[in-house]
Amino acid sequence: MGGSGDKGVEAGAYPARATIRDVAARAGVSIGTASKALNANGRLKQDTIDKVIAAANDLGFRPNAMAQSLHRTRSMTVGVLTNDSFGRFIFPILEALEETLAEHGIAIFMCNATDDPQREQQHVDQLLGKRIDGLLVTARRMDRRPPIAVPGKSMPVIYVFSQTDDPDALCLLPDDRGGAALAVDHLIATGRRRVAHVTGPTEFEAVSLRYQGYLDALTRAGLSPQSDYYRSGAWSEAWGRDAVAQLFGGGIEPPDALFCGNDQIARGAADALRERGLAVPGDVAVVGFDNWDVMALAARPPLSSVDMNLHALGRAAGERLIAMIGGERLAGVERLPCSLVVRQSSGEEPQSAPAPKFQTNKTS
Amino acid sequence: MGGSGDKGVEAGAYPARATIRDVAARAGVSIGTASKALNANGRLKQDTIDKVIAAANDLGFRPNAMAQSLHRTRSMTVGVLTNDSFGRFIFPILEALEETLAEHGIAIFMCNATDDPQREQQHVDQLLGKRIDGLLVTARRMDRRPPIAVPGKSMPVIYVFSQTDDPDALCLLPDDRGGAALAVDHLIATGRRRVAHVTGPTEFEAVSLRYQGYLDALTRAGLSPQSDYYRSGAWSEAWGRDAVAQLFGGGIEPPDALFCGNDQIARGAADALRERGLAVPGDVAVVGFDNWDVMALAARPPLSSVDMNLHALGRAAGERLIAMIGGERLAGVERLPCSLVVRQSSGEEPQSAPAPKFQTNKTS
DNA sequence: TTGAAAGCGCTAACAG
DNA sequence: CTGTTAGCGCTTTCAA
Repeated sequence: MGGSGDKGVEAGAYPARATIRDVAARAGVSIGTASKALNANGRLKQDTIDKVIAAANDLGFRPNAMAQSLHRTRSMTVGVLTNDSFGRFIFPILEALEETLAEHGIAIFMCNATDDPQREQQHVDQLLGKRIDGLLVTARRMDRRPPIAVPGKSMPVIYVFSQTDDPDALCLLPDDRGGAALAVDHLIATGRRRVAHVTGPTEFEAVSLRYQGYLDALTRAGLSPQSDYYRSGAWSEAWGRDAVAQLFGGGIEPPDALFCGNDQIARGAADALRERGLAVPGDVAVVGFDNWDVMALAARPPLSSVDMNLHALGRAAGERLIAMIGGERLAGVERLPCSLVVRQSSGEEPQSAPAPKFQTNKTS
Repeated sequence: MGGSGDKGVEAGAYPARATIRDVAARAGVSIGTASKALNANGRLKQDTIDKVIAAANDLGFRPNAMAQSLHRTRSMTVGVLTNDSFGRFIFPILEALEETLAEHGIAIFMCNATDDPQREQQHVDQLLGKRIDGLLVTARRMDRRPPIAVPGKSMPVIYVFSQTDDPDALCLLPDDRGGAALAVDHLIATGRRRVAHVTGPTEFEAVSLRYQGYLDALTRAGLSPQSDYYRSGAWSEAWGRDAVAQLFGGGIEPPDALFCGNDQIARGAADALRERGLAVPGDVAVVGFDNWDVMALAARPPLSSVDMNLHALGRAAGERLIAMIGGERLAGVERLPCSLVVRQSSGEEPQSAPAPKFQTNKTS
């Protein structure tokens, strides 16, 4: 039971595969001819082409992508650097990104730096060694991160669900402000007048953006914001319950609607309201943010919520990256629209299909 | 603005980087010497080494990994093929896997096939073209999947959190049965005698394994299982609430403990018990499965739960894969131990630190 | 229509 | 101690 050291038994060789030389030999043609036949290049006799293809199939030939890349100076790979420990927001983004890039034959090197700058640098080094054609950086969203150091400035870098100060970089983000406004517009449109906003820690940029959106909608409706109705706390259900205690415990006029900074807060709030004997949405309407099914659907009643359309964000990131690899120069901050999914907590009829609305809002 | 097609502007070249030729030229030595200096190979005059390294730094030289691999016939990459849409169970596994492999300088190609066999095959083809040194397959756990078709049989393949019938393959799974027994042992040890098991759909192998573990523990304690106490339904909070209605609605002697198949069921159950005026854990103890913080910690009271140690599973997968790449032959089904995290729902003092226990249980 | 050869960037064996 | 060279597997001129 030897160690699994670097010099293992017959260690090292990746499964030996047929080379184009083998194919050529078996087909009885030259190596150049074989290449042409396989790449449908140049003019070859149909007979030769068939012969070569047959030989290739026989041998299970698959061209060595590294050798191809070496020649083409195009690796057909990109790096994805994540810092959110692959968190739940990142997943749908990655999924869509992978899907998009795969359609173009581009593979993804996945790296996780867990917020350790040194590991991050190591990963970037590795990726540069692999000659990735582009890099996508993703992170927890609290703060702007320092730009990745890529020498030469020629490699496309996109920050998605993450932001940096580098003016040359492209940052892709959900339109938090617009999404929040969408939610509050909806509450107002369904007759609510005293809308409170219960949200997360103020250090998050998303918190202030969503608050802005909340204010936007109130202003638009001619309602004056009331400072008692803005409550910042943790991103948790417990905070949602506490906030309800604060807002409905007397001392201030109770709101008739709650727009919450995320679904956990909204769920906690909905629970607390029910336990106080207040009906949702009868007495108080509740809207959350994230549209996280596990929370939004399990809540009683199911929560209306703002969806950040992370899948679309991931797809957009893939498309932008491909464009940049193709030579386009893109930079700045691009915010993609959120949508509102209406469920019972804000007055939808039970059992009816959700009717998402969209707001298109681009900032650069 | 033109399409982002394959023939973009100056498309294609990955950021041109200094080659070892450039380094050699700048250092005024031959290309072979430069290579030796950089790889600390052979015997060189210290002066030359310094000169070369300085030149390399000046030029920001980073060896082209594809060229190296081409020569070494070892790509230092592995593929990860997932089918669970990157689901929440897969994340911690991937994280640990990535960490483990990165320590060995191995990079990961991430692919998602979303249960489409055709896309899966495409991805495998791509990966074979990239000459990956190994492959890791992950999936939703309901059923055994058909083995991946890798020609030649020489490439290491590991199925993690996923199982296949191929007797030559290595499958890594959590020890569901042992984990369940751990939970029920704990309930019995803390004085419970009427332990019910509320779990998910019977099609899941995990459901029957956890049921086995439940029976194991009862038997060990000399308690006879009662068929009324076994309830299978959906993996949801709603089912947890329903099950409580069934178990405590009269007609059968109510249990004094609930071992639930996952944390969502457990949370629903805890909610329903509270709403019935039953104290948790005073009247009924509750233990969940998965130790999913979002559920377990947000529940009232916080849930005791079985942790599948997915991080350890991922790390094990990485280590096994490295061993196999090194030439070791591993096969069979390996089940890694779960652990129990005790919180208030099963009688832990409030605010005290959780005391995980471990069971080591390997099956092949 | 096909074959031969150069070269992508690197390493290692062999000369000098 | 250092330089030269063959070759990893492939594509692509350039000849034949």
